[in-house]
Formats: sequence, structure tokens, C-alpha cells
Amino acid sequence: MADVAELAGVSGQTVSRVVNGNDRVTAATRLKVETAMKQLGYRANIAARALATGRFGTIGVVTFNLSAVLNVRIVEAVVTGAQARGYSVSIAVVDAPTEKDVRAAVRGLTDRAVDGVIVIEARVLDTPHLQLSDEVPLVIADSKAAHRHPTFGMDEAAGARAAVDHLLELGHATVHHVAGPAGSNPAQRRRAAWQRLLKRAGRAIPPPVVGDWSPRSGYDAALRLLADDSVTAVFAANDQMAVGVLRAAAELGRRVPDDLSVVGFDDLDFAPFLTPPLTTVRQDLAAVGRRCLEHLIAQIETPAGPATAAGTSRFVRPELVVRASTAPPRR
Amino acid sequence: MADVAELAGVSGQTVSRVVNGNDRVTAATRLKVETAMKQLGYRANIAARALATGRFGTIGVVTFNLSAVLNVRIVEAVVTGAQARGYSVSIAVVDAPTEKDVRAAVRGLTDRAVDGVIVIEARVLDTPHLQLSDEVPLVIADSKAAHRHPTFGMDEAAGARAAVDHLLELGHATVHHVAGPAGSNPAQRRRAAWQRLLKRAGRAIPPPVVGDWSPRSGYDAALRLLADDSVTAVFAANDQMAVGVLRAAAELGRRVPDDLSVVGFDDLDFAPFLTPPLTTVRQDLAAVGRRCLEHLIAQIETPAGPATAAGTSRFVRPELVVRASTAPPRR
DNA sequence: GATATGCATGTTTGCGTAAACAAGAGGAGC
DNA sequence: GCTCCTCTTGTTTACGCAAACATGCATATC
Repeated sequence: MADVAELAGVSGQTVSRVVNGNDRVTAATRLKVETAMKQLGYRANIAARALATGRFGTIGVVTFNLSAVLNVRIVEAVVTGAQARGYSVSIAVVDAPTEKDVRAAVRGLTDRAVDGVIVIEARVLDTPHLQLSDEVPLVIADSKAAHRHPTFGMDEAAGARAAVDHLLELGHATVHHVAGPAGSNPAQRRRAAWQRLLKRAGRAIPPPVVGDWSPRSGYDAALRLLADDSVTAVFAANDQMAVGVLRAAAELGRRVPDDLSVVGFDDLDFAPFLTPPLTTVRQDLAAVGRRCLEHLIAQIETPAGPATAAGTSRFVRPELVVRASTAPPRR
Repeated sequence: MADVAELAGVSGQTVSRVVNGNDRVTAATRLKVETAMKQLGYRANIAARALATGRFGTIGVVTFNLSAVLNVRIVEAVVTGAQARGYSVSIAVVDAPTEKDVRAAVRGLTDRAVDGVIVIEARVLDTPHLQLSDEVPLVIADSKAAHRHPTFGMDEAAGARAAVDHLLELGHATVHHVAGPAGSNPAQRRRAAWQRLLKRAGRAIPPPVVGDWSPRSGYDAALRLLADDSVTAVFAANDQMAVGVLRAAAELGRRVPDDLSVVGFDDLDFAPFLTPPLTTVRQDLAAVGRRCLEHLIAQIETPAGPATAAGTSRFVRPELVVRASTAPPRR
């Protein structure tokens, strides 16, 4: 910076002003400084700026298991949005979704250099008022709002309701469920909504089979489920497991949708091209990511800002997409 | 830091020594400092450290399209490995894979604070000796080595060869190809290898149909391809497109594998559970990510280090997984 | 024409840390 | 018993930038 200042014949402070948007600098001096910067290939040292300002221009994202499509979509939306707003994004992946690990990851991130943190799927059950960090604004992307931090997510119950209602309206006596893992909030909420709906409709509530989101677990679950001939409708907690269910049905000679109706959740890009095309619940996860980001940046840039973003709807409603894997029961 | 030093009755420099691993500090003073740190909740300011050392403890990753499963797997491996080595990871997503955009992203990252950069799939064709940055070590994850930076990737040709050989050995007269997008190196290399193999085997080389990796594009491509009754074998450049091919075959009444053999590429988790289970080429992308990271960190930590990692194999060999979507032709 | 006002620019200072150098204490070797 | 060396600890300084304050000049106001 000193070199630039000297070459341009101004003070370092003026260079700083030119670099940091338009304070009040004459067009002439601005030009001088800019040409000097270009000539010297000057690039600001972000560490020094951070040290001087106390801000980093970076937000952190904590997630489990990047390879879960669900999480990646949110991360992508956050990264894209953050770039557009001039922030960069640091990512931390946590192995186990325990409170300890998450907190450690958040600390790792704040130890590093972030102005705010987004935690995807806090997953820490039995922690009514989780306080992950008080050093830095923190937003949670999850479908459960029982945290002390602003939370945005999907309306899982609405999604599950759409799926179950659809199957009941088709005339199925009840709906079986292949649930997601016990530690996952979305899984718990989908399962709870499914159960609540059956109860309200006065239907039998068969024990759910628990999977781990993977196609294999869906396959295994369906193998068990379909041992019972009376099963006519299965609601899988995600599309991947639904793939496994379809496979198991094919192997057992149960035709979908004639003998068995299947509904997934997520509407992954392959869902329309399965055999048969999968009826599923579409989630706009990018919207969740964007909302988290907006809220976080608002908190960062106006620290006294909107404490909880009252007024903005916090849970995005998913939408049922009916394809060819569901039909009325044949008997 | 000053507070800690005062409380512990030592100098700031001694605190610094305790914080940064074991220089040479008496066990007694170390203990004093550590208790003082704990008591005051001291946490080092990373911006100040970066300013003083010129190092950031962060590596940057540039990628297109995080939602491509392929890329995510690499990113995940990089993030996990980086964490284990004490680095954090910043991610930049580039819209268009042009040289200009990539270079801008790399600059954006280095403008920020990274000690090194990994670019996933450089994709800049017609740039024989791409020089993305000379300010910072840079490693490319791609299947084409014509860059001026160290490159690690898959042996795409070997993968394609395994797929095509498998189909030819089954007795198919030739193999049709649903290719990936023109701008993608892996797509180009898979396509080139497919073509080369058919030529070497003296088979007809049907014009490939180009998709964009999505299931939909695979579906569209297969619809066109299967208009020709003589098509008995299709090699899709990835599993997603293979899903579309399977769907198109089902709609057109072509049974797989009896009437039509299909091979994919990637071995995504749902591949074994498609109808029929998909024969495909398994790629260990995590290994690619790990190698990139190792090489990058080596360059960062020993700047004069291994200029091109001579000796380590740079391209991971994929492996054919035969399932039920391939069989000898019936006629 | 003198004073007030506003705006562009310069000067000083501090952000929190680690590197380089300096100093002191203790022990080994002769 | 003296010198020399080694090991621990302290002191000084620089990293590159922006905030706060200071200056000086030009214009407006009466």
C-alpha cells in the first residue's frame, strides 16, 4: 500500500479510501491511485484489513455429511448467495451430530475467521435451548425451531401430510413408513406427522421401519415390510430409500403402482425417470439456504438488527409431485 | 494475549510460544500460561497471526456446480482431510467454466486468504498450458493433465475401456454412447476412449448423443437412440443419464438387459437398486480429493517441495462393477 | 473582506500476533 | 574457579491496513 501511495503521490490513507468503495476522493486522485494500483499489481492484504476492522468477510457453514444431497443443496445456495454479497464461505464437516462435536466445529470456525455461522441440521435432540455460540451471529437450517438461534427450514409436517393424504385419498387402508435415522430432525418430524395423520384418520398405525437415508436401507426395509401381503402403500422418508423400495418390490414381484404405491421425499433429479416415475414431495432447499444467508448477513451488518426476523415465514412449504408410482389399491 | 501474559506473570512472547506448539518452554511456565488462558477464555486472533506469519491456515476450493455428485465427493474428501491437517476450507462456485471466470474465482480466493487452491475440473479446453495463478500453490482435480499445475484425476480412458470391452465381450456388434457435455474434460475423454476402442476393434462408430449429465438428458438421448431397432448396447457417460436411458427403454418396451444392455459411470449409491441394477464404472473420487490435498499441503509447507510429485501415480483407476443391466444380445 | 462551512487529504495510532534479537540463569568442561 | 555454552525467557519491532483525528484549502455567507 505504501508503494502505491508513493507512486500516486498521495498518502496511504487515500489509497485505503480508494480501495474501500467511494468515500470522498476526487476523481483525479482516484484515477491516479487506481493506475498506480494497476501498475504495481496491488492487492489488499485481507489479514491486515481483518485485523484493523475486526471483520473477515467470511461466513462459516457447519454440516454433517456433505454428500447428503439435501445438505449440498443448501450449501450451494449459501455459497452462491454469499459470493454475490461479497462474502466467502468456509465449510466445516462434522462427523457425529452430537452437541459437543457441533460446538467444537463452530468454535473451530470462529477461532478461524468468520463473521457468522450457519449450522445445517443441528440434529442435537434433547437439547431444548441449544446455545452454540454467543460470539458471532448464528443461524440454523433445520426443521425444528427449538433452538436459541434463528432457524429456517422446511415444513416437514406439511410435506408428510401431503404424501399421506394423497395415499389415503387414493383409498389405501393405511400407509407404511420407511423412516430416516433416529438422530435426524427431518426424519423425526416426517415420521411424527405421518403417525399423527393416520391416527387422526382413524387408521391402523403400523410400526415404521427405520433406515439411514441410503438406497440400501430402503431396500432392506422394504424387504421386511413387503413380507406382509397386505401392505399396499409405502411412504419413504426420502427418494433414495424410495429407490430401494422400488427395487425390493420388483424383486418380490409386486408391481408398482398396481400392487403397491410408493411415495418419496425430496424430488431428486432422477425421480421422474425411475421405473415407475416416482411420486414424491419436492423441497426447495435452495430457498432455505438463501433465507438463512439473508438473515445471517442482516445480523452481521446491523448487529442490533432483527432479533428473530419476525414476520418472515420461517418454514418453506414443500409440494407434492404426483407421478406414476401411486394408484388406488387393487383389492 | 497481553492479559494472559500478565495473569501468568510472563511475557506475551512466552504465551505465543505456548500457543504455537512446543517451542522450548518449561513445563511449569507452560502450565501457568495454560491455566491463565483457560481462566480468561483466551483464543488466538487468527487475523493477527496471519498478518504476522503471512500464512492463513486455509485452502480454497474452486468448483462448478456443487450439486454434481462428482464434485461434491471430491470437496468432501478435501474438507475432511483439510480439517484433519488443521486447515480450513473456503469454497468458491463458478458459474461458467471459462478461463476468465475460473481465474477470477481463483483471484477472489487468493484476495481473500488462502495458502493454496484446488480447482476441480478446470474444464478450460483449448488452453494448452493454463496458468491460473502464480501467487499461491495450485492443484487441479481433473482428468486431463495439460495444465501448468499438478493435476490429479481419474483414468477416464481406463473406465471407458472397461465399459466398452465388457459390452463387446458380451457379443454386441457395437456400442452406442450417451456423452457428457462438450465442455467437460471427463466427458471428452470418456467419449474419445469409447471411439478409439470401437475403432481398434473394427466396429461401426455410431454418432454419440450428447447430454448434460442430467437424467432428463439421458432420457431424451435414449429416445432418439432407440428409435433405431438395431441398438443393443448403450454406454452412458454417467449414472444419472443411465437412469434416463433405463426409463426410455422401459417406455419403448425394450427390456433391459434382454433387448438392451446399459452401462453407466460413477456407481452412485442408487445404482445397485435401479431396475435392473446398473452395471457401471466405480470411481474413487475421495481418493482424488485426498491426493490433491496431500500434494497441495506438501507444496504449502515446503515451498521448494516436490515440483510435480514425480513418482506418485496421478490418475486413479476406476473399476467396472457388473450388475444386471448388461447381457449378451439376443439376436 | 472577514468569518464560517464543507470537503479532500494527510498524520498518528492501534489492531494482536510472531520473528528477530537480547539477556539472564544454570550447568558442563577444563 | 573460571569460561563457555545451552536453554529459557524477555524486549523490540514489523506485519498492512483502517479509524480517529488533524490540517489546509476553497467556497459560501454576511
